[in-house]
Amino acid sequence: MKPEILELQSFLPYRLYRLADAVSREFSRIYKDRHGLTRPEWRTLAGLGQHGTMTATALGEQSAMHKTKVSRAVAELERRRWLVRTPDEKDRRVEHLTLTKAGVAAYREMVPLAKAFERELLARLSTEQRAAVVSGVAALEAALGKS
Amino acid sequence: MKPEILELQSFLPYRLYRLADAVSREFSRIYKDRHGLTRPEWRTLAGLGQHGTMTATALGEQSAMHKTKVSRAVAELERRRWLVRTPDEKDRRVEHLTLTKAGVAAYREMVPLAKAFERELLARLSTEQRAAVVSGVAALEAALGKS
DNA sequence: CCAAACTGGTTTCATTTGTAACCATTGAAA
DNA sequence: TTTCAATGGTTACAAATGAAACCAGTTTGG
Repeated sequence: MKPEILELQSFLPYRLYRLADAVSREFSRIYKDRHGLTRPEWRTLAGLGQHGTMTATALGEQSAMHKTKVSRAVAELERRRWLVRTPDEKDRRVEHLTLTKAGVAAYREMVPLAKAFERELLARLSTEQRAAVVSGVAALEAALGKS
Repeated sequence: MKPEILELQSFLPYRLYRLADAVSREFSRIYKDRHGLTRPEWRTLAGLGQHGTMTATALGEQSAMHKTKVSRAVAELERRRWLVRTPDEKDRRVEHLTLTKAGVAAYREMVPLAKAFERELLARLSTEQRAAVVSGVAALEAALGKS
């Protein structure tokens, strides 16, 4: 019987992780260098920038973060005065989070950088490759969603 | 002037990370539940299982881990007596790492589980989707490699 | 030779993370 | 109502991580 071997280089979970890690690491330089943000903080900023006001729970769902990450990221952005909390009228457990002027300014500054990053990444690919990436990612998302 | 907005859901770095995180998290249950391994430990096991003897540096390159991660993973696997170190004859800084019987046994046990996991993941996709995933991942790897 | 500069690998320290316990509030059930 | 389960969010603690300092050993250049 032949001893079964696993080619790590071809193993999808490994490749995917490695890829995401590399991309994410490179992208993180943008928000880390510029503002010293962590990834959860960046995502919080992005979520609020995109949606306006949100609750912490909604933020967690929207950006796939555990509630403790959200909690800490929100605390930090609040400390920076990039967002404010307003208690919900009906349910006093809930807080609505909104970016301040400074928060919006930071968001507005980040968006073009983020878009440029993505554009440059995709620019390294041919049209067919880009199509493969997009549909491959979508397919996996769908497959995982209904797992 | 329209305020630029970034759709996090469509932003490639985010999607990629989210995807890899989900897959990796699910897969980690296999080695975590079964043997209480961390990801670096699993990768070390996988690397040595695949290549036989390796140095720590080689392991780091092969499996994309920082040297401190490798160092700690190796220390733990050594503690479990899953691997042994043999000093290099010529260069006394270098150690060659090899799985013990117990290490190999664990590796042999994990390989089919890993393969099954990957197979089942891909089985949720259509043939075209699978092709897109494979070529998309490869394209991104190539694009990042030559960056 | 001998002092730098370099490399393989480990350790230290500060930061980040995950899990679980927790507090306050709300909703549902008795 | 009173009680009990559930929910929004925070906190405490342990484990995982990354950066930089570190300790051999090795190589290179003078």
